[in-house]
Amino acid sequence: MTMPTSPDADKAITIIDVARIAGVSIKTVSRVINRETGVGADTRTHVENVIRELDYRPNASARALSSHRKYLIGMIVASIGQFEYVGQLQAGVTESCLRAGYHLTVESPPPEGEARRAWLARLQSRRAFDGLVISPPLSDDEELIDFLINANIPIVRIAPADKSNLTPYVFTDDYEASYQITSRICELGHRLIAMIEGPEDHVSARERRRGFNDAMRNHGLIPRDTMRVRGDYGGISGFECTEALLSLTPRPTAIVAANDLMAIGALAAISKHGLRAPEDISVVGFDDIPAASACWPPLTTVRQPIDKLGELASDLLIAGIGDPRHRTDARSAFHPCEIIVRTSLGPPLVRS
Amino acid sequence: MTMPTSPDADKAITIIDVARIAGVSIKTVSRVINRETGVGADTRTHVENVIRELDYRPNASARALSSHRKYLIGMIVASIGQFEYVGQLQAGVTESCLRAGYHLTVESPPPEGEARRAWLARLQSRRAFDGLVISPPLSDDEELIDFLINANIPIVRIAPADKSNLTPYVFTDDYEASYQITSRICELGHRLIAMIEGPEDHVSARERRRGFNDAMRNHGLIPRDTMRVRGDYGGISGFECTEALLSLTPRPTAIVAANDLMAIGALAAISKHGLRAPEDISVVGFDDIPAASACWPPLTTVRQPIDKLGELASDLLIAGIGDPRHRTDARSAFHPCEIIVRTSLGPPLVRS
DNA sequence: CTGAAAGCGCTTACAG
DNA sequence: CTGAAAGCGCTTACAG
Repeated sequence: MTMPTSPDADKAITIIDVARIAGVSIKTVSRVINRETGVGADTRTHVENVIRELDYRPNASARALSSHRKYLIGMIVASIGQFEYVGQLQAGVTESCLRAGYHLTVESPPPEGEARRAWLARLQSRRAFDGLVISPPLSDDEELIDFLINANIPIVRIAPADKSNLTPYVFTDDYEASYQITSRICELGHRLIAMIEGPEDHVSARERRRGFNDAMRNHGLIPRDTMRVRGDYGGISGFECTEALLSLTPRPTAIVAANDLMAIGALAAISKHGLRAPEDISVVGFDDIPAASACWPPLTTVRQPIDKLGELASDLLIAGIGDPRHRTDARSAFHPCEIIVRTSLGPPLVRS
Repeated sequence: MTMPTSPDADKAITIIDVARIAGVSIKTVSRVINRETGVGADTRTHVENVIRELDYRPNASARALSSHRKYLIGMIVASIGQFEYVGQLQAGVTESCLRAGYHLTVESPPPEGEARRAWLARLQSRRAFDGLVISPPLSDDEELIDFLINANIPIVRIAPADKSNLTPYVFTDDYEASYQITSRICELGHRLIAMIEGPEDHVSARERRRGFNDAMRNHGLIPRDTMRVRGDYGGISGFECTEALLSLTPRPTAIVAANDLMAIGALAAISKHGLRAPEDISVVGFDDIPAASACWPPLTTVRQPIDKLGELASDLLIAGIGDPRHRTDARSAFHPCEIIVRTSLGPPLVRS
């Protein structure tokens, strides 16, 4: 009835076409598609060939309807498109989903009230997603996590503080990364080392502080209270914290900022006060964001493969969804971190 | 047969339940859900109430299967999680999708070869997505766009250079933004104004250059060739370009960088060479990225509501998919831009 | 190892 | 304005 404006009239081929041409039942084709056991080797090969020749791709909606699976996983973030971290995570999760034939949707929960209740309700009973990857800081939001566990929806938490085996989770070794870079600073001869901590509700901030503390202690240093300031991971807070630090006597000779944005803020404050890095004060950060190599001096920082972390989380999730027998054990570590040496860190001037 | 480990045994309620309880046929319920005409006002209200009481939500897979729609839209980007711009776009598109009951999946095409062919094939015939939002610079990838048009899959291009009516598109007025900020610099009394241009394959870069040129000309200034340098939107290129600019005699008194990352690089070079902004040289950027307020001095820049642009694109796409009769006209502009005044721009020292 | 039947929960096409 | 029937393309549950 419609005008011939629609060149996609080529009807997609279905499992029935494949079955007819292969000379088997659709059930057998279904078994091959889903890699189920119980198909003769020859039959399997033959069906696989027909599938390839016809370029057959199963209709995801039909599978979803009859299998009660959606082939959709959700990534829950506090805020979309605002943090490098989340973007990198998403890149990794996408990679994993693509490989497994899942789609990924990124969502952030409404902060409160009716909208939030409705949003939570939609998640229940796998009506929306087959499973969820929860990114920080939501991975430690007890109310949310408890709700999801009760709703029996598969989740994998990314970098949670709570390392109990409530749910599977993945993490980077922030502690180790911080320990290493702090040790390096100590070994360069610095004694007055300040830390601009991150917000208390981020595990990464807490772990980086722990690593800092332990490295200091193991090098015989006790950080003074005045040399610990707290930022909010924003650049401006790094700037302000550093101004406070610069007014101290004696002044620190090195600053460990819990992330790059604050480190860049620190560099800005140093520059504003007519001081130079690393000659007067060394600065290091964490994350290796793009701006870290654009600022002056270029920032020595710690790079962690966040995208790989997302990939790992998604692999874990999909394995858990796919087949109970493949369920991996409840946790998984991930650590490699890499110190990116640029020029914002140097030895202290002989003085302290 | 399974152990009572599965509390989600509460069977989801279906259109049949709603129909039975409301005392109508499922077809009538369907009409109400889809806001079709041809339902008595009373009947409609009644059914709506039942739907609300039962907290009924249509099964997306079933709708998808019978309607040949997926309720899934794709956002095609060159690279996931690497640019602020893309993240903001995604936030807006997500917002729009959520409102319309669609899911969003972000993907980036394999660069070439077999993988790319397979990826393109999957897009055909709406087998994967109901429609696509194409972000720059892919929105000007002729091969890709032509393929999608031929495959008859609805697309909306974001910020394309090609403003022909091939497909619907949305854009921000980069030209206007650049014209305005450049004019401001001229009116402050600067005469030696340099521009660090962006990469030629980004429309935004070309438009920002056009706006710069026209503003200069309209203020009686002719930019010298040596005062035009080209970066790649990366911070390091901004740094290098600026070092070249600083070696000029006479030196520019103001630099317009085509994006913030390059502007931050420019600030870094200025600082390295013992100069100060804005006293010795003013710098402005575009985009207002988070680091723009963290650097020293804080960057005067132009903010454009990129998330709103994504929302607009998605609204346009969904309107086109949803009902041919609602199809909006083939293009749509979007302009508001806002100059964020911080301190990296000031009047020139009386000298030139 | 293989298959015939029923059904997932909607929409489409048709009828009145 | 309303509805009965068929069907979308798979998987599940069962049988052999």
